[in-house]
Amino acid sequence: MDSNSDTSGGYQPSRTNLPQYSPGEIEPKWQKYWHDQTLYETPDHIDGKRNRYHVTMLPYPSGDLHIGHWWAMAPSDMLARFYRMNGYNVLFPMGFDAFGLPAENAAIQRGIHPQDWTTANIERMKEQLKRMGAMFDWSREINSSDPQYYKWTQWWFLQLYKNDLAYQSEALANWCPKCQTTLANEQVVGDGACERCDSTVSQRLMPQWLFKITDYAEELLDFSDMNWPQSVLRMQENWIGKSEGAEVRFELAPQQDEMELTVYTTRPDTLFGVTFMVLAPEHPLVEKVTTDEYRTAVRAYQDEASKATEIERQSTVREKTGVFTGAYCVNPMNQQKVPIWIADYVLASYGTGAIMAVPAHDERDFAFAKKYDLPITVVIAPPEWDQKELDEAFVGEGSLVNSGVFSGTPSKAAIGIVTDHLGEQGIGTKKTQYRIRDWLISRQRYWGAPIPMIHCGQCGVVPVPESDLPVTLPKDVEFLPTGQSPLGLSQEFVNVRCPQCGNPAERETDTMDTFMCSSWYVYRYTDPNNHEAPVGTEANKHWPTVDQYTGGAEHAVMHLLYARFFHKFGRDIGILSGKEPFTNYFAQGQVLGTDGQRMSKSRGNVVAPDEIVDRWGTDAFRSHLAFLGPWESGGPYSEGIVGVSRWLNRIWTLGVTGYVNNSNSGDQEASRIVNQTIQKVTEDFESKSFNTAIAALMELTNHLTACLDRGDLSNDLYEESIKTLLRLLAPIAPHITEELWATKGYSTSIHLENWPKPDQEAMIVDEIEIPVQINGKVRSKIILPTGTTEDDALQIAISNEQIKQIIEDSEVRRVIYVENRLLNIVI
RNA sequence: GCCGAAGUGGCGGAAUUGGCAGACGCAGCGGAUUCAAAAUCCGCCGAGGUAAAAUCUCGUGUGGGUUCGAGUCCCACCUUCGGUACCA
Repeated sequence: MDSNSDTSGGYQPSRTNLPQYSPGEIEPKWQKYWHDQTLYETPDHIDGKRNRYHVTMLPYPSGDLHIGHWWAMAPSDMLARFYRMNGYNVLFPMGFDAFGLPAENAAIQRGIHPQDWTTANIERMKEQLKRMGAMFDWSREINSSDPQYYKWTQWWFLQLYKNDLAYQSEALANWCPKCQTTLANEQVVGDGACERCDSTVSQRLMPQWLFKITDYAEELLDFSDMNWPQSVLRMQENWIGKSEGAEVRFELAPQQDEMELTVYTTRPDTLFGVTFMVLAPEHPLVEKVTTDEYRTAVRAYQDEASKATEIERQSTVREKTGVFTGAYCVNPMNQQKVPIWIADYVLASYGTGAIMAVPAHDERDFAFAKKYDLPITVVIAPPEWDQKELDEAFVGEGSLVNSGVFSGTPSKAAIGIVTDHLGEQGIGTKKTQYRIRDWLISRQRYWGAPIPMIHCGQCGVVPVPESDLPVTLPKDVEFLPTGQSPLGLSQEFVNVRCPQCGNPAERETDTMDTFMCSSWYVYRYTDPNNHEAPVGTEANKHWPTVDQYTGGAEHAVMHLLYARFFHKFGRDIGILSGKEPFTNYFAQGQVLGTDGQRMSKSRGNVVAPDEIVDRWGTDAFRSHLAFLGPWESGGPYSEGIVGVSRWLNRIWTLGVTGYVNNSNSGDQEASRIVNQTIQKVTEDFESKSFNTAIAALMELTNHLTACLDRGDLSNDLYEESIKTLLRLLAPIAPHITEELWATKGYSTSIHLENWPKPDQEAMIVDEIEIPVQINGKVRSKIILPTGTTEDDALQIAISNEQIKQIIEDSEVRRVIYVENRLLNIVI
């Protein structure tokens, strides 16, 4: 077979006329060809094609592409390629989230500047990424540490500031002692650990910049039109933590001017059961209400509490402690005088930092009341309550008792009724509370985008004019982490004229959280060279939203929430369109070591992708990853790459071996299998079930291999079948398919081909074997023409020897027949 | 504690959503080829039972239930993995 006959149609590397499949030779060759042909550069618009925007989360340039990157990116690439072959103009870009601590840490260890380290890493990782053979459009690459990029990150900051969504506040902030910087709440994970280095986070009081993400809390809870994993939506919902309740004001006793105690409660129905009040130790009112008699004890307790770590304070197993302040207030419902305590189980940062304690109906208050011998008044009757003391708090629903005019009301209804009453009496209001806090973005580190603000002795805090952006990160700075912002050490950087009054002023020296960079990068890809705006209106019109976003769920309440916030803000200031940044988001699982443990150098279970590519080739590695199991589950990496490697070799054999036709007897069956495979693989791509798509392709390969041996297909059908197999495989293994496609005589890339469409006619079978069950157990099998009626099927079944024997004289009581599926006879 | 996901051969995993459990592959075993090995190809491969077999029995974490029929649906429980945790 001379397949080099058709080489017309321009530049094309000659096919490697190898008898053996040699990925090491063909893969670099085609990668170069694709690059030279700019095959993967995506224009904003192609006539007759719809745009589709796919993004996989951009990597941090650590300098080494690990298996997790492959696991995340290779299937994303398969998906993008699939949609491209299905007639879409698919944009699938790549970039680097290049600011961040590892660059500084590495720089400190090795004496290289973070910028040089980052640049070198990006170079190296790009080479590694290119070996993946993905359809990344490198012409749109972004690097968040590039001044032309972070200029716009700073621009976003200024817009947020202008719209009163960025503010500076001196409050307790999460402090990581190892990273020597503050962190956002979202970056404190598990038992109060730093998301990045796992160190125990403490609290520090310092001036910090925050974004009012809380203004968008309600809208961020609207998940409609978002096709995201339920688990991630639940995490965001829990993180935002909306609760409905009431704020209630308690007068002090004796009454004091302009002083009252406001609490937040979700259970206004239990107001009559309040027997004491609890303030957080840090509550500002503590100083004012504490009586002289109790001052020493209160001070001591406050000291103790401030020393305890956040983890200690938040431990639910820890016994509750607190002290009495000597003060009282009045329950506005029944005028009862109730003591005011302080206790560290009440958090200063949630609600009003003060609670009304209803020990009968709250577990925490109950434990506290028991310990300090405070009264417990039942106001919601538990079912079959015997009027006796409770052994534990009753938190369920019931009827109100001991509640004045409200007694007898069901508790659920009482929540609304009592809240209305509070409003009428002017002692309280309905209140919605959120758990989410504002996003703290200041970082006391070097390698980040400088916050574009200026502190002027006369004008106060002044934003850098947009025309002065970017505020460039000085290169020559001592960046050893000291807890002080390194930028403060550079006089050249710090000293500036106030843009308003022109007097000497100082620049803000903190840098921005790197999550800011990644909150808007998907828009920059769509317009990477725009010098007037982060993204132009025209570009945004073409690519308004990411149609398919993929990446790890570990970013559920960090990146994925911040990006939604940015999008909604961008929409509100009119530069973005669409409701959500990522309409479809898919979270792949995590690959583990072969031992089922997280991969880590210390465990010695790290799998190095480069070595696998060297030995088996990119196509085999991509196929193996896709074949391992469901993408969303992840799981242990298996060594069995030899399986898919053998398979690709069989496909190679199919592609390069001359076919000798003996008969056409296998045509009908082969045609059916080919078309069924098209259907199956198409469905599997749509549902991202790459593992089963590969299984189907393997079955087709096995069948065609048998046909090649037997020679029982017509020449045309054999050739068509191979070409179909190649196109179905192209998104998974782009190189071998490209090579074999060229072997078939094509001078244009297989990746420009259309996805095969199944021929429904060819899939029709005339006969089908179905199981015959007696009382639900398979006893025999019969072959029926497709579409056989129940009566005919039953006739055939009972004339079957096996079935006849079992039924004998028994009465057939019922027949269940599922056409083309099964026959069940109940006797 | 609460929320979520999942438990299927020696292993990774399939199962058209209530219809032949174990597709596809790894490992293993047997054979062909080879001086030999690698590679390749063919066959077997849940457990029990049997000389061997069958259209026999059992079998999808455990125990119940619904159904002609359950890996799939319902109830209770066990285990594992994620998330979250005094949020009033």
